Amino acid sequence: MSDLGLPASSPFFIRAPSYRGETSDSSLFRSLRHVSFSLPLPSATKASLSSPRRLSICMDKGHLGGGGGGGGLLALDASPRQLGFLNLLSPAPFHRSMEADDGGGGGGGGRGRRSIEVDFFSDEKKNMKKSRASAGADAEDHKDQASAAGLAIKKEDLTINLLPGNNTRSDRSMVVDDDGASRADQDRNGRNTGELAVIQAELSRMNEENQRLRGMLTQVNNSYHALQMHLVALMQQRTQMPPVQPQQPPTHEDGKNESAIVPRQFLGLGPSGASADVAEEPSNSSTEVGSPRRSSSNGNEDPERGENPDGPSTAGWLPGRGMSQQQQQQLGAAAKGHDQQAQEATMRKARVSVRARSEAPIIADGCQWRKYGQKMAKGNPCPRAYYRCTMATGCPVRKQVQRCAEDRTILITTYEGTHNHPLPPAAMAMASTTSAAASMLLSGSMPSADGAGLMSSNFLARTVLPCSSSMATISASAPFPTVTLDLTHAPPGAPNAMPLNVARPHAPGQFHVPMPGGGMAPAFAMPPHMLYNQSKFSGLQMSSDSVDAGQFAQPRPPMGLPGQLSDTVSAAAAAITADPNFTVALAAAISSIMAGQHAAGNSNANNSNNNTSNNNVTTTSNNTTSNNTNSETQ
DNA sequence: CGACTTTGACCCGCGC
DNA sequence: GCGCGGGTCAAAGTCG
Repeated sequence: MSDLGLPASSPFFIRAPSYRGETSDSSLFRSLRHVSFSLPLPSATKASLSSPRRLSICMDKGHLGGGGGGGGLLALDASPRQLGFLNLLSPAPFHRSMEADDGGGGGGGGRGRRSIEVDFFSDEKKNMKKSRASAGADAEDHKDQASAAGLAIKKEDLTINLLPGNNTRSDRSMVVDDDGASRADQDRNGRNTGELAVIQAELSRMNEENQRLRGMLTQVNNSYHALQMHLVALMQQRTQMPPVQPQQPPTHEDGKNESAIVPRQFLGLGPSGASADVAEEPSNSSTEVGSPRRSSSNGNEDPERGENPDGPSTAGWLPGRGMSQQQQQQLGAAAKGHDQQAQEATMRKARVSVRARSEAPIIADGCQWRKYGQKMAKGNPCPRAYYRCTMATGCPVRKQVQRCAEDRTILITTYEGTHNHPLPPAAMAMASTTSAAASMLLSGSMPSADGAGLMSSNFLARTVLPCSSSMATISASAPFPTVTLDLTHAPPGAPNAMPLNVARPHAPGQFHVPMPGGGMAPAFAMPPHMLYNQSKFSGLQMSSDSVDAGQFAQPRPPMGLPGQLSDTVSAAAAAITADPNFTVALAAAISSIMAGQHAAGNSNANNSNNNTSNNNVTTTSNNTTSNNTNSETQ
């Protein structure tokens, strides 16, 4: 007798024993008939079960006995519905079954159901013994137990349904005649006691397997919670960084219309703390992440930098050229350790790169940029252009634009730094997305002495990008940890790559991509699978052939990890991609882009110049200038 | 006239 | 130490 303690919902899964050597699954069901359940179902459920429904047993054909593995998983469903058992995403059967859905209630309710895996065998063995001892009363016993549990299931409704599949001939629905089957089973038991011993052994083995799976489940849960806590800690660490206090009052030259601008958004990459404008408000995302900003040769490019020559500890500047090695060492000694410093330095170097197909020279990201240089990069016939954000004086954000050498239609835009000024919604879209991407990168790229950072980098690379692994490459030669948002690869289901709408002199202000459905979707509202990680700390190569495409549900585990952890990775992938922070960032990007598009549609016709935002906004004096080829004004 | 782009020169880190 | 390459500066030119 198995008191399962099931909640008030219908389906539960039963691990059935595997029957190696059995040529037919019918014996499995014969043995199943000896299983009886005591279900403490609420009255409502009892009532529903008392109604003439069919008690369906659905079998995961992938786990049917004889498959050379563990026992099969059976789904017992007291509803006329077919279980969606095979359609669940999680790759692990035990994980599927633990995906409880609280939405449902009562039998037959379509809203949801709780799927609970039942450790079936310990009690089943008892039942088997009992049934053997009193085979003649088997049917009655079965009925009595079901009745005692409130399962007043009519005998003629006790139907066993198998999911359609390619299993043996018994893998189909059949109606069990309790009495007749019991007699036949009694005869069989009398003849084949040896077979029963084998079955008992199998049951015992499966019991052990259940115990092991439970242990694994516990481990998975623990790992997940540990990861979650780690992410939370990282987020808090960044957000709780004391805001930098500049030595001079902040400038407000671009603040005249701040009320019309959405809250400040950051790329989350730059040393925003170095800017005086940051003091306008406590930066909620002023991170230690950023660029390896060099000190200008003349030092007047960003005047605020000179005000804090030893800014590293406060302004987040990377101790670089402007600081001698000795000074750096002193700083490192003053700090808690080289690890921390190296970690921070690495984080400051984080970049976010966007790959998009574009015939236009640059993509429209909502910000206004000024070109300040161009170089011929080695290994690429296309020149690399350097842009600086001009939406606010002293904004440290820069970007590099270069066409891909292999595919000239691909435009690679690399962002670096943190905006120190309010951003229009259109720019916020990119900022939010890149910030989320950078956060993911930084969460996984922080090295640690125990190598956890190395692992987590790959871990995140796969969890964040579970189904883009085919385009995931980790470039150990990358000068900086870089998250690449690849818009050139079509997402699963999309027929073509997503072309990125670009800023064109005649039609600026759009930042969206056409979708197959005919609607327009934000270009940067890409799912997380479009990221790929180039963290140099990832170390492990994630070559395109090492991973499978389109395995959102089953990302491979990081290399070097036991295969058992694939489920852990999968669970974490789902958890992280469902992380509110990430989704909120993407949602912000989507909403802002959509808003921008709406305004763009109204303004593009008669306004091919000007504002970085299509909605309203507020521009600094810089924004009112011409919109040349490189000016991404919208 | 102001802001922008262009482009050669310069600075600096890094590898040899 | 030297050369290479990435990144930046700034003068000159362009444009509205």
